[in-house]
Amino acid sequence: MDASAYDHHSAEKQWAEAWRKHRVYEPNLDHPNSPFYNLMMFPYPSAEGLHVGNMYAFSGADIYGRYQRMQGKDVFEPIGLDGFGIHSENYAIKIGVHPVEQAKKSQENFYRQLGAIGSGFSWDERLETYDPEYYTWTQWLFVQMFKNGLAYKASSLVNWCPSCKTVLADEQVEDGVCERCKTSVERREAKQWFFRITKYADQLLANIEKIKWPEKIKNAQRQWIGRQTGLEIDFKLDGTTHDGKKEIISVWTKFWETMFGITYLVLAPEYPHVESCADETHKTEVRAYIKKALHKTEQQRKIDEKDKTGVFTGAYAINPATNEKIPIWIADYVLKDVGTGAVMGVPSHDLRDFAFAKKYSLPLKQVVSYDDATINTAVARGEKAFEGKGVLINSGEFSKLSAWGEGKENMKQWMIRKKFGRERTTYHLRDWLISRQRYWGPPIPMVECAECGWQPVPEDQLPIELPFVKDYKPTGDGKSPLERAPESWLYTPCPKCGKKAKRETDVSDTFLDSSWYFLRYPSVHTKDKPFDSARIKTWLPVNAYIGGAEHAVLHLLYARFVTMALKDWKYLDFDEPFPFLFGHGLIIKDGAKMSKSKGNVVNPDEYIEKFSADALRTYLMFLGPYDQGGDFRDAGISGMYRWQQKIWRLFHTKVRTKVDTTKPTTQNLLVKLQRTIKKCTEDMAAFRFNTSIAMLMECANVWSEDGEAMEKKDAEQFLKLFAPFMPFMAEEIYQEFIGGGSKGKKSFTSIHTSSWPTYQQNLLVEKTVEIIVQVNGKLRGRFTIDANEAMDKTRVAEAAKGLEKVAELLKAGSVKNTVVVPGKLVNFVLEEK
RNA sequence: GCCGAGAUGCUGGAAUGGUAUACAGUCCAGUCUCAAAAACUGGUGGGCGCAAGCCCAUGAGGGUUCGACUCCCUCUCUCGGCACCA
Repeated sequence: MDASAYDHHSAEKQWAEAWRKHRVYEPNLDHPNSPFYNLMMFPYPSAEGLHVGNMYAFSGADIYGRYQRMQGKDVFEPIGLDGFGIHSENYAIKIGVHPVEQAKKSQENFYRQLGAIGSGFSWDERLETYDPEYYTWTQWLFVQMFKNGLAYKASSLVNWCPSCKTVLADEQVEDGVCERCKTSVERREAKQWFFRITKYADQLLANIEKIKWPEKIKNAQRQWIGRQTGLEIDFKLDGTTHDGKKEIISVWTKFWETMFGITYLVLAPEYPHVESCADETHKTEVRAYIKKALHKTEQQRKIDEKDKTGVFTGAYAINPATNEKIPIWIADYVLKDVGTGAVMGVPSHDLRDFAFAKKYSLPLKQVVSYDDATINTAVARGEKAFEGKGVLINSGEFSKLSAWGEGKENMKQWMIRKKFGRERTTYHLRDWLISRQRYWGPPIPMVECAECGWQPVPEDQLPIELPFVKDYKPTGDGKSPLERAPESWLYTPCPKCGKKAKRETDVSDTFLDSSWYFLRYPSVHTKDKPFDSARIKTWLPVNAYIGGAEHAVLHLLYARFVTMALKDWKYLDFDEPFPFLFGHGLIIKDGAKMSKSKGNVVNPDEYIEKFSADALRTYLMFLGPYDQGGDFRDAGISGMYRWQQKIWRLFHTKVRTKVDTTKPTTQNLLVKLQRTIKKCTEDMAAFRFNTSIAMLMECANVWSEDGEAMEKKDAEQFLKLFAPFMPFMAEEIYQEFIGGGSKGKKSFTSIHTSSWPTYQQNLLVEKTVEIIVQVNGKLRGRFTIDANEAMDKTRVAEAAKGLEKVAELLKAGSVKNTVVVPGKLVNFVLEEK
């Protein structure tokens, strides 16, 4: 036994191999005793490789999985690569390597790194989204969406990233820029495939109440779905449009109580038939404005926020409440996707309307009066708008009623009765734009026939393999690089009539690949269907899903939607894929999120080489609460390395390997160990890894200071407690001389499949306790007393009074009150003299 | 603007309403050494004091309580999500 130092290089290599050879982390997928699907969000591989942020995510998840395994669970912890998509493709373009080639390199490097970090992955079940065996079923999913009316191709104004040269889903535009490359997104009219996720808006919202997720993520989803109830109100056009139609303009509002104060209407530039409302004299101006507005990027619109622009159409509408003629304007601050894309202008009671009305000299009309005279006068004079609560005025029969209570309700009923208003719920959620004009993704399995229209590829013809296209770069003309695929691929008989038809050349969004992968893992080797229903029944839904909050309205929303759809099609019997989700924090470096552009990405390789994977993962977990993330620093990790070496030395110098009943583990150490077991057991189950590690350190400190060696059976318990954190060294010690002892033997029992220690309750019961003595709530002394006596209030109080110092202090006044918490403390409250 | 999370030593952080600052990192001193590293020992919130000890401190200010980092109210700041949302 070499007690001097632990060599992680050889040990980590040896045990990684042994675990795989002996299939330590491969549960029986068909007949597990106690299945536990422990899943972490799978990574996008990149050529830079895994960074410590990934490792942080995987380590926490793995430690939790190891704990569950030692609790007797058959833990299934698969790993794979989300390798299709813009992220990987952009990198390939940047370095000028074909994505197919780059994928191979990234895969090799990623799996090497994932094998080195100490996670107990079920390697036999890995999957890659770019593997035709996988994307066969991604395409199958698309076909099901189409057959069930949830996929449709429609022309609409969509987000276009000029750098990635593709359209994007709303969820992939953050603050007006492309989620991937941070380029300002433009708006473009284009015909695209959509998934009808909005059909599930209510279910997606309602189910949030029943899933155990971080409040933060649940809230983000609630906000994104953005369900709001309001009133849709119809306005008739005054006269007809220039082409003779009697147009009706509907607005949507939550504040219909200000109905009598409407002085104009504003339409979004995208509003249907907006041009036909304009009269001849204004038509040119209106056209020019619309054209300009449509070409603005999201960011440009933001810049214009303060300075609202708009044009008058020359047309008027009739306010159904007052029969007044009100002008119709067009302005780009009105968004087509909010409500109906038309807004009623109530400048006296809406700040934005006020700004707009002032700029274009539109009339103001007060219909709510306020208690505060200053405010009321200002509103009456048209000096400002006010949005607070008040009483209705100038509102016909509703005047004098409260604007938020009775008046609001009555007006609603009235509008519904008169049939120009109706209740309508609106959502922020849009249908999921699924098409991408890119190369590196699964081709959308649809065929367009001149006669039969869009037809899905028959399922027995799947997969439609991604053809090799030498010039894979996106073109920017709105067409996919697959337009350059060989004619033999591009053209195919129509599945319905057999005539020559053309394939869809767009590929699907990366997020479709990851929207169902957790269903595939338990049956990756199944060839004839996307997943084996028996295994789905056994393993799903996922017991613990661990990932970052950055996917709150991306992956996590899409996966829920797909699961709900599959349930409705009878493939699944649950509608939530992840009933329990733990959102881990973010590892930052030098106060900033790790990113290539900042140059602060930390690759774990050198740290693993220098300090060991064990030390690195434990260090990462010790940084702070797992859901908070932390700042990565070199200094901290060497500290963890020292601790690891210290543990190694303790095991090699202070363990009594031979049974000697005359020298058991000292009581002091034994009690500390029991407490440690209790603390770790509770903390591990709740992802409180940092405090778990701190307790292990305390225990090791007691061990280190203890004069005697620890008995082997006790040392084994301690070893098991930190095995999830330092799986390699724990295995090394275990096999060497503690529990397994199978080094060199044929059979192999890993510490990681051994059972988690239980503590002895009787050892936790203290014989004596320390009582805290306070005077007026301030700590003034302490004493030790027999644990039984400590429960006797009178005795404790007497004993406390007996303390010299306390007695001295009590002379300062008379004791007004004595608070005794049995077994804990005494507090004397003094009446001041 | 709305929603969510948070603010504790020099730093990361710990604390069922009951000993604030656990556990680490950092730094300082010592032991060992020719020396260094490693390891080990001690110290490390501020103030007063030779000391025993006392006073102050958990973003700010109030409140509840015998007792508040913890519960309630107001405010400030930081981070995250949403947002010309009608």
